[in-house]
Amino acid sequence: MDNKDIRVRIAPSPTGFLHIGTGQSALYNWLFAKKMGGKFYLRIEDTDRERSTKEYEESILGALCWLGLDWCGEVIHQSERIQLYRTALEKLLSEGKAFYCHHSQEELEAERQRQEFEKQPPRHECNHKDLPLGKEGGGIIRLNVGDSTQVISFEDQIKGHIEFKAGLLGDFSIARSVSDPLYNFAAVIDDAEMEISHVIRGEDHISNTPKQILVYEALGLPVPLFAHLPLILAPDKSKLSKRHGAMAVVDYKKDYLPDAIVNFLGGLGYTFSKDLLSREEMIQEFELSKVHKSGAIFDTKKLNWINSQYIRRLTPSEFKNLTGLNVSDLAVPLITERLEKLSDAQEFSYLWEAPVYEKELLKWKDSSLEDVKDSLTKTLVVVEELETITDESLRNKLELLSVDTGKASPNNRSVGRGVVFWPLRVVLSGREKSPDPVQLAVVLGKDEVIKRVKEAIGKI
RNA sequence: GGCGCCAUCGUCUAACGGUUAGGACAGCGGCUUUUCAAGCCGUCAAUCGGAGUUCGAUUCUCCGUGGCGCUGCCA
Repeated sequence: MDNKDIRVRIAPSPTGFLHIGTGQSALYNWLFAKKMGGKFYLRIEDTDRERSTKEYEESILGALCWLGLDWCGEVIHQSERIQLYRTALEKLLSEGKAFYCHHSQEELEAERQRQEFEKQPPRHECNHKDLPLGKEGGGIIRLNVGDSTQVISFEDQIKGHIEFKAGLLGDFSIARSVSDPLYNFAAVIDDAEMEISHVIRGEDHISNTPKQILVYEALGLPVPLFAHLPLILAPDKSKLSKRHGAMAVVDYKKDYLPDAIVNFLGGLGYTFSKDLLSREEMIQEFELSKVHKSGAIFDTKKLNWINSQYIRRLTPSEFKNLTGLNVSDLAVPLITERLEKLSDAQEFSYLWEAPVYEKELLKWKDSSLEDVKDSLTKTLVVVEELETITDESLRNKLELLSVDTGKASPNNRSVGRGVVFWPLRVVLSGREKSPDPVQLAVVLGKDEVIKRVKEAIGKI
């Protein structure tokens, strides 16, 4: 196969937001297409008119764009290709390869229960395939499989050789009517019509594959190559679902960077040469056959770490755009160096508005409020003497102050530093954990520092 | 119940049939230090079980066991 004939797709149904697993599936399809110089398409599987909505579809498109996974050409909608399915369905029907089944759902349910009780494979082998076509009263359309002895096999590009016995499938359903196709049928028609070369999807579709191969064969269509991706698991190893918290890609938008999500998702099912890498680097290294066979647990800790790495790389303007925060450029690195999730940036509000704190917090270890007042008063003088606050100038002055203060203490010089630096930190940040007070002072500027120090002294 | 997929530290994983079974995240300890973060150093921790093949199995085969998926007139 010529590389330029490589065509892949993802085919989400707009019955919910883009699931994190579908996001990963999209990523691998995209990586494969890019690596091979092929094309990546997006098809919306909206045959279930009851549950599909335009809102979900828009959200899915938005999530894909957010992740930076661009697709080729127009978005394809199954709802607009009913004629395609009808033609194929009528062909199968007229050739006797498909038929109308008139069993009621109650009968089917009873049959299934009986089979389970008798330890038989669950399947429906219809016994009235000769009823007149399209008989009034409807009836579902099934593929005529019967008790075929055929063994259906395929070489999965990730899992290797897989085979099923066709006879165990029964006469499975393919459409509610000629104008109302079901998944296993519509997907085949579309993949064939779109000339999809590799069907890369979640492994929950493995058991659909033999059914689809039978449809390809019944229609005389070329069967594509299949590659089944392992599922992303919840911490308890079950399928990731609502009760495990966020499972939609959009849920991550407020806290995570798309680059981080893509990097994390990529690394969940594939071993790249390093932990952190760009989409371009991933494309370079990607090989479909090297995708892992077993499912991986969604590890938020690892995701957070990756996210923190990307947050640090943000430029001040990128950071401000993302968070909508109006902080000085100088302050940005102070925040990003300590952030795992974007929304946590709110905790650094003292960088753009005066902090509120209890004056008891001003005390360093066993020092008294008088010590604090004394220290802050001296600090105020130091600051006022400076033309402008720079890291070097203020730090030098405060160091001198520390040595001076330390002399009064029998202990080491860190006591002196503590008495000088600690109160200043609290004055500037209102917190016991914060960036270095000198850095804060530089970012805040002389006027603001003087204002906050004076206010503190006044409170004591 | 039937069919299928999978199986190395807590997690993600590496290891032409020969390694002290390696790395990363998390955890823990330390250094640095005015607090946090970062950084650096160190540390804990794994081949599901049983046969077989082999001089030698994490690796190959088989059987168990376990987990997961599918078993829809959803996709």
